[in-house]
Amino acid sequence: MALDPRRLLLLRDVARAGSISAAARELGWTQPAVSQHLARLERDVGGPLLLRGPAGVAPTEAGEALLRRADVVAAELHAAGEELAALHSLRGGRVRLVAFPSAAATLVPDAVGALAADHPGVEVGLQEGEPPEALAAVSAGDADLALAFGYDGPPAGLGALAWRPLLEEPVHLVLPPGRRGPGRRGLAALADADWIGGCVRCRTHLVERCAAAGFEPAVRHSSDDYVVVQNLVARGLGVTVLPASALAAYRHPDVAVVDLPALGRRHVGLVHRPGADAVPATAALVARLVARASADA
Amino acid sequence: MALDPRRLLLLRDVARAGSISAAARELGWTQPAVSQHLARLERDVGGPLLLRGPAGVAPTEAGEALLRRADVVAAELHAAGEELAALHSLRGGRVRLVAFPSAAATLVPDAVGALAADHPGVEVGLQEGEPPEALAAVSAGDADLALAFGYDGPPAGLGALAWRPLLEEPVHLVLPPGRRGPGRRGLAALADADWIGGCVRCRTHLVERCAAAGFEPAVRHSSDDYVVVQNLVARGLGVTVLPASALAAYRHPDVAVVDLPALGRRHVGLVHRPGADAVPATAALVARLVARASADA
DNA sequence: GGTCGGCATAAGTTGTGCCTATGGCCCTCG
DNA sequence: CGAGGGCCATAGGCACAACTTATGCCGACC
Repeated sequence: MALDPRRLLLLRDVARAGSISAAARELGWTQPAVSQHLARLERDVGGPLLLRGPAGVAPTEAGEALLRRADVVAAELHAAGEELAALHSLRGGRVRLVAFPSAAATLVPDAVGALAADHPGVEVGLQEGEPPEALAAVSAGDADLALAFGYDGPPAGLGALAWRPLLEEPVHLVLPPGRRGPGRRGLAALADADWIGGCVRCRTHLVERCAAAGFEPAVRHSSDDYVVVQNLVARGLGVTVLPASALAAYRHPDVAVVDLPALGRRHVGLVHRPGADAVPATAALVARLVARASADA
Repeated sequence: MALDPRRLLLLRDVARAGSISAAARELGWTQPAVSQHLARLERDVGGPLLLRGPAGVAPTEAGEALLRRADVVAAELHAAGEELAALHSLRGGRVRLVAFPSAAATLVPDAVGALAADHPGVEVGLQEGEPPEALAAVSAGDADLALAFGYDGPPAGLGALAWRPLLEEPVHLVLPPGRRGPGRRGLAALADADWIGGCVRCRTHLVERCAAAGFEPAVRHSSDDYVVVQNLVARGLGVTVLPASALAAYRHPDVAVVDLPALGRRHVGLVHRPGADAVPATAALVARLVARASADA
């Protein structure tokens, strides 16, 4: 039978106290309790570890060997406690966030800045990524937290991951300078327009919405960079849709922006593995992202 | 509450196995048993250590910190087991023997030699000492085993120490060359002789015996070296008493030796702290000393 | 959509771990 | 030299902890 580490530590307490009775007093136990544990330990080991004398105990050679090991174990346990306390009090720790670009440009810097100001010991790893990759990274354990979005609801492919909504934002129609809005006909009025697509998910959403309006958009150009997209629109190469936050992060002076409820709303939120929001560093960043998002609203 | 080292090792098993269920299978436990221990550990720590996913578990940052510590603890426990096994199988270990001079000259070399031949890894520390100091050394933990003697019984001052008889031997009268034996009057015939004393305890014993015979011996000279004593006797400076083993170790060719039952018998045996005879290295030396002593008888 | 593998929870049973009580031993002090 | 106080071990009893079985939920995969 393998030796019980708790009894190993008890042996250490007894050796330090000098007698079984003294150790029992220090531990707040009774003498027989300690005595029985030692007897059991010696039975497991197969030989005596302490020699009992009238004035206390003295370790045998085997006892001294175990005591050296016990010191290491005790030190390790103590260090583990310190380490955990540091993580718990945010004197240390790490959180790896992967965010989609427009959020990375707006929400994230403020939240990370606030976290760094309060807890300089916490290390924040930041990476850009669109929702599918972001979710995969969290799932695989390569990231702790993802800032992701879905249209008209949480992003698809959540799987076992947890979804925490942060905010909803409208999706706007973005038109070249001079081009008139669709008017009462809504999206259908743009059936013949040239379209500029965004990221993969955004394009999918655009196609769905256009299908609901009765046409398939002709996507002439594509970029997942909302600055590039607006520049293309400003040059008259097509029309596009952009969520409010992308336009808040950057707005080309020449484009026209039209509110069009038929485009739906984009749901922005946090994704993490279940339970990960109880990890101190992650929780701290979550709290600051939530605060920042509700300040926007 | 301090974290339980057994649960720490369990965390390690789970992390290595990759899932709670797998760890339970490896341990021969059921899945809820492992699950409950982990839940308890996380409760003690105050946060999650493993994130549960559909395919198993992954450690959090705190979990990884604990796992590093757990590896050290596990290694230490394993090393402790190895160390104990080495002591148990006499591949290592140490025994410190303190013996009185005439035994050191006869019994001890044979026994130590036999032990060294069988178990070269065992280190034997040897020191000479008369019974009072020898017992004190064992009592204080400076020696593991004492070869000691007493007249007509175990040595005095054993206290809490254990006594293991090895052999009994007669005490002989040692006379200068040409001096006749005491005849039927026994010891009383030597009331007027000059006496040569041995070690402190031997002298005390001599005085007691003479008192029983009705006189107080005139001790002219003293030495605790049985060679010196015999040389003094051979030069005609007095008479003395010596136990058989001292005469077996060295016998001056000129002295006369007379068997005199009134001098009593010397009891030779081993002294150790209670339980010390269960320590492998000590037990091995004890066994060889016992074997050597009974071979003499 | 059914099956499988993962985990958590609830409830029951067994065993461990602690307690109190007692006795033996050695040492010390009156 | 006997009484008292220190040490320890053992026995018996009780309570909680630990492990069990039984069940349910969820996600992944065929």
